Amino acid sequence: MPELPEVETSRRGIDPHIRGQTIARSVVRQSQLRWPVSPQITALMPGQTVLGTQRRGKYILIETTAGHIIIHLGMSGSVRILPAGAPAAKHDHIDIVFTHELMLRYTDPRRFGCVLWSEDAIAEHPLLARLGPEPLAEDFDTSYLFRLSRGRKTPIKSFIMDSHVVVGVGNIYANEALFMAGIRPLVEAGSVSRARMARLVACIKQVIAHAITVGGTTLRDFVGGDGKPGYFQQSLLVYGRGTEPCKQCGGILQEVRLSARSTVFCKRCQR
DNA sequence: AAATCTCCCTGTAGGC
DNA sequence: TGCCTACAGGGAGATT
Repeated sequence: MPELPEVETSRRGIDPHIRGQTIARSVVRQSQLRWPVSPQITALMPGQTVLGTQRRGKYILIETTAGHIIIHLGMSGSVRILPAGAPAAKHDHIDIVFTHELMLRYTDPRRFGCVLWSEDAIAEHPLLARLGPEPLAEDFDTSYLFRLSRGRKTPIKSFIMDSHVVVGVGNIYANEALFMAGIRPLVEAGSVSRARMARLVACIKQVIAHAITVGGTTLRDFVGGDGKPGYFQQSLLVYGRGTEPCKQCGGILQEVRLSARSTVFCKRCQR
C-alpha cells in the first residue's frame, strides 16, 4: 500500500515526463473511485499544459494551466508513464494522454483512491486545508507534537496516524517508528513525556526519510516499468512480524488490533 | 472537541 | 480443484 515515501517516489517518477507537456485528451474507463472522478478530468484537459507536480501528505498534485489535478493512491493505486496507446488492463481506470505520445496512467484495483479537479487555491481545498504538517518539515517538531498531545486520551499510534496531526504516517511507519522510539502503541498520547516525544519525532523523520531514499531506487524507471514498490518488505522491524522474535531482544512480538489496524510491538523494548 | 464507528473495494489467504 | 468467507487497509464523514 502506498505510504508517503511511495507517493513521493511516484511523484518524482512522473514529474520529469509530464512537466511542460501539453495534454491531448484523457480517458476515464471507471469513474467510481473513492469519490466520482471529477468530470473536468475529461472535459477540461485537452490543451492544458502541466506546469509541475507537488505532494501534500499522500496527495499528488499536478498543476496545470487551468487548475490542479488531485490524485490519491488509496491503498492499491499507482501512476505510471507509458507510451500513448498502451493496451489497458482490468484496473487501468484513467489515462491522461500527452501530445508527445506518452501518457500518465492511473491504476487502482481496490478503488480507494481518487482523481479530482480543483480550480481554486489548492491549499484551501477541503481535502488539504486542515492537514497537519509534513513529517520531514521543520514545523513538525517536539514542541508541536508535545503541545498538541496534551490532554489527548487516544493511543499514541492513532494520534500520529491522524492526518490532522501529521500527514503521511501510515500503519506501517507508525508501527516502525513506535518500535524505534521504544513507545508502546497503546499508551495515551497525553501521557508521553516530552523527552519520549522528542525520540518519536526523530524516529518518524528517520524512518520516512530512509524509506524515500530506498523507494527512489526501486521505482527508478517508470517508463515501461511495473511501478510496483517492493522495498518495504526487507527492512521492517515489527510490521507484519507478529509472533516472530523481536530483532532487538529476541522476545516474541505481540500483535493486537487498534482501530481495525494491525499493531505489532515488543512488550519488553516498548514501554 | 474528541473518540469511535462505518464504509468504500477487491485480491489474497485460509478453511472445507 | 474450487468455492466461500474473512480480512486488510487510507481516511473522510457520520455518530456518539
